Amino acid sequence: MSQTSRSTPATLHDVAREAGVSLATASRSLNGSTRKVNEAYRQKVLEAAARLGYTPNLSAQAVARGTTTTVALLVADIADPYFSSIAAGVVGQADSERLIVTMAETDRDSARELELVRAMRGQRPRVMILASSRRADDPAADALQAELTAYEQTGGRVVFISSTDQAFRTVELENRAGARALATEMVGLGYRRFGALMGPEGLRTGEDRIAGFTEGLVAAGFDLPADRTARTRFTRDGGYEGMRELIARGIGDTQLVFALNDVMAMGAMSALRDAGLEPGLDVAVAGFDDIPTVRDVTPTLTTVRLPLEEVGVRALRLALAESDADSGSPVPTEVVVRESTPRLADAV
Amino acid sequence: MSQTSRSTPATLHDVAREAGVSLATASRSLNGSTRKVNEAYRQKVLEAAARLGYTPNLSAQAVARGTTTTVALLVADIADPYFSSIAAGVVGQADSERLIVTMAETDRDSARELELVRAMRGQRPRVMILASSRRADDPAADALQAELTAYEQTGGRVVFISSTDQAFRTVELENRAGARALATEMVGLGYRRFGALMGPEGLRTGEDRIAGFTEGLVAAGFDLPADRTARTRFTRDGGYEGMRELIARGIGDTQLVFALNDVMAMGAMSALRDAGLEPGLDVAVAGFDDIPTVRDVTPTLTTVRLPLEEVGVRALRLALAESDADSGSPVPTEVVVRESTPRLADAV
DNA sequence: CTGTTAGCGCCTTCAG
DNA sequence: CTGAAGGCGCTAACAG
Repeated sequence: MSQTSRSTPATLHDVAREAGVSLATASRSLNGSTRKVNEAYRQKVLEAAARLGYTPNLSAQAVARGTTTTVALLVADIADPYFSSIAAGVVGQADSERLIVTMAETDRDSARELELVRAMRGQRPRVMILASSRRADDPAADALQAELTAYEQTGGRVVFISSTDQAFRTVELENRAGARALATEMVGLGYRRFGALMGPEGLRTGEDRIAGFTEGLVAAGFDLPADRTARTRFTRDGGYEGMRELIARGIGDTQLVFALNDVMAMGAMSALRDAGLEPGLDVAVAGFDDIPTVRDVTPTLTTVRLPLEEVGVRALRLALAESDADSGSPVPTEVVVRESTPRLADAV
Repeated sequence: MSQTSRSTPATLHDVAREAGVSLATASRSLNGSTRKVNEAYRQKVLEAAARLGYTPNLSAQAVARGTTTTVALLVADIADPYFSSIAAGVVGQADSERLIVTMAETDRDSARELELVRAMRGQRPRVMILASSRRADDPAADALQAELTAYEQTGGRVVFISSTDQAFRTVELENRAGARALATEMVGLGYRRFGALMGPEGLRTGEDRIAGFTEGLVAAGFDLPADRTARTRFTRDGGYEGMRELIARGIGDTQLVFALNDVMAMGAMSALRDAGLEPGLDVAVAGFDDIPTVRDVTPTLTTVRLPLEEVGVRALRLALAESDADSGSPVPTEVVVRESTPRLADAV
């Protein structure tokens, strides 16, 4: 608003002049790592800098040093609690490592993701974290792989979240094992006839979870009939529509519907209710992720807990770690049984 | 993972050599705005760049051009749907303006916010968007103001979200008017005895909403008695605890509790339920923001709708606009009545 | 310990 | 239209 005349930010040069020392001394006092500078000079420089409101130009530092302090984060959908929680973890950890994070959104479009990776490469980030969705049949996969390999060869570090079988460091999420455990637990509660809300074909995370869930059922002697499943988007509305579809097709005697993530499960519960069915009572519902809000819906949602923020923290740590092997223990996963899947004697 | 020898990213110099042209020509072909370069040369350069996997070094460009393509975004809490929705808007808009966004989290701590602003200044961002919380009695306010003014004087543009009375561009949210309208509407539904979950003392957004709500009640001849209110944090758990406190103090014949945001309202509803009370039936609840999940809780939550993503979009647009006056129309706000506040005859 | 001097990678006048 | 050269803000040898 203020219409004061516009100037340029103070440069190190200005500070040096103001303090009556050389550029080098100013640089050393302000940003030099091993301080070997007369305390008196140092003070003068610090004061001059304060007086001038000097802030080192990070771009210039990056050019001169040949290295940045940036971490690039790619997510599918920022507003989705799954990704925003991971992002919170990354940003928090970055902060304590004095790193800056830049963020972009892929919308689960792998062509777009590839573009973004290329673009972000321009920032010469120290680290690139890909929390976007992997897919099995990705046509852009090779190009992405090439791009990322080139990036790593120039000193960058890439970390994937959730996906496997990539030639890069990965924070593995136990999508499959978690879903299998969930299935086992549900069978234990007395459920026998299952349905599921699946994601778009080929999207890894979703396929893994469904596969794990199926595995668990099969191990117990049950199955997941195709006519009790529906494919939709990964979103709340996807879940809503998917459930509507199941209902429209005749949900029949399905006892429990597994939605491959909590947001979908929540949409699904609303769809049930809107159709006059009581989630948990008429049809049980289970999700995956354990996002914060699932404790506040009615009935509270049974799900598989994933420590999302910690996943973000780990991703950055893993990226910064010296050795590849340092993936550490797998991210702990835990089935959390809540009201949406009562013991079968109680309901359903 | 790959143990290939590590090299450096291709530079413009490399591209020029590979293409057999001068640095200048390469620069002009690749990034020059007004392209006045022989098409044949241009092709050669483009090919060379592709062959080398060249990506312009943004830091170097920034230093040379004296301007970046960065927008810095400060939020209080990334994982909170309110902020993540705004962030999604900012990131989306930034993307279509070919800008990069860097993000940091203040935790609603104004000292921290000041630090972050200083730090972000080092990036020389074109724009700085502050969606963090303002407070009335902020001891760091002057310092922040000074820092931001200095930033604007060196060509930066700052935009606040939600707060007023700042000497900077602002995307005004009608916190007060929205809450007032909500109060009026609630009175219209037959409610007479109100309580509220307030935020930490001094936090602008919260105070404005409570003030507006009170205003609306008073205008209708009612009030918000202090003993029916509790102060807590802005979070879901804050809402839960606040409601617990109200209940512990004896919620008495309170008919409706206004929580100053949806996350708190959702926590509050859970607290009611955990205490054996039925939200909407025993005690009505209303929130503010209209975050996505409020449609999926039971009862669905009455609230004041704020187009959060659009707020983010507007913030960036406003920052980029030539003229100050271009704040455009105020962000539309709208009371959305849902099941958590049934017409009084129906319940309560 | 301090100052001088090359760069870092890129852009942009300025002559040709 | 092209190339040579200087400069952006900063760092990092290198001498002193």
